[in-house]
Amino acid sequence: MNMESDKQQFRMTRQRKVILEELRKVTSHPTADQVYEMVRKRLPRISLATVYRNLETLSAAGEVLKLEVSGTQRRYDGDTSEHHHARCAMCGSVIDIPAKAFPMPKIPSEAIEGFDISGYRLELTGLCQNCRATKAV
Amino acid sequence: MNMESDKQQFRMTRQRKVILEELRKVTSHPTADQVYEMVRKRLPRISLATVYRNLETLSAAGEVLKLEVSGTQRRYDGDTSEHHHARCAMCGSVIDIPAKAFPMPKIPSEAIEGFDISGYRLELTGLCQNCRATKAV
DNA sequence: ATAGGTGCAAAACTTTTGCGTCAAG
DNA sequence: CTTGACGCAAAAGTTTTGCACCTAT
Repeated sequence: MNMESDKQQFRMTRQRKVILEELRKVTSHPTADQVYEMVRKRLPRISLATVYRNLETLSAAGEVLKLEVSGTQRRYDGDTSEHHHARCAMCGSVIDIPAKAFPMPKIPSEAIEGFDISGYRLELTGLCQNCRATKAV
Repeated sequence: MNMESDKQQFRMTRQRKVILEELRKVTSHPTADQVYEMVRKRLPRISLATVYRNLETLSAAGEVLKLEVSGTQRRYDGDTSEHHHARCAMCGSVIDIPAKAFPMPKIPSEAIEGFDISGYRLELTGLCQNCRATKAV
């Protein structure tokens, strides 16, 4: 009996491997489409559907994170360590904040109506350095 | 010169009013489509496009919140007071946590790379009471 | 052999836009 | 009269699915 069998099984195909590698390589929280473009440089014949399917598989396996951020387009994160996000209201970019900069808060249990908390993420909103510079435009 | 002119101007039309009222009425963080269904009971001829346009207008005016939560479908919140969200990983429902249960954290400035923080929101993940009960299924 | 993966194309779903008309100031 | 808003339909954008073929067990 294996405890911790959250992670589902899958074969590490060439496509899967490249997607994971590319996603681990960046800190930019790309959308599926952006991952597609990145991966396409190495596997020109890969299809967008495969990227979607594999991002799904990898996130189900806990290898990547599907971010619950952003408006219309989903973003993925190759860094599964605990961390938070700051999102720029202007350009939509997301930067990471290491979890140790900010430890798990204590939430009074009466505030959460029987909710069983498994994870937390702090979502900061504001303007990134770059957009702050060009704000005057 | 008026400081605090974030809020844009608009006419409070019948449609707008009903959308706002319905959104204020619930705590369920409905999607545009759900708002449409709610509003349609009172204004059967309203179009989905109008709902989208008005949710956009109202959120630009700060009357409602566009949530940065959830995967594919955007959710809206009629409660603009400071509060956090706990999202159920199973059913996707979102419950509110009053901000006073959890004050604004102090983030070390070196962790945020020149980011100018205007807002923060804590996003908890877990299982809601209801899904916890039916988890065994 | 078989189970899972892939590419392609089509479908489904969500959100936005163009346009002619309407309503309020 | 002018401006903003509406309804409708079409378009655009994002994600999922069906299917035939492939490829590692």
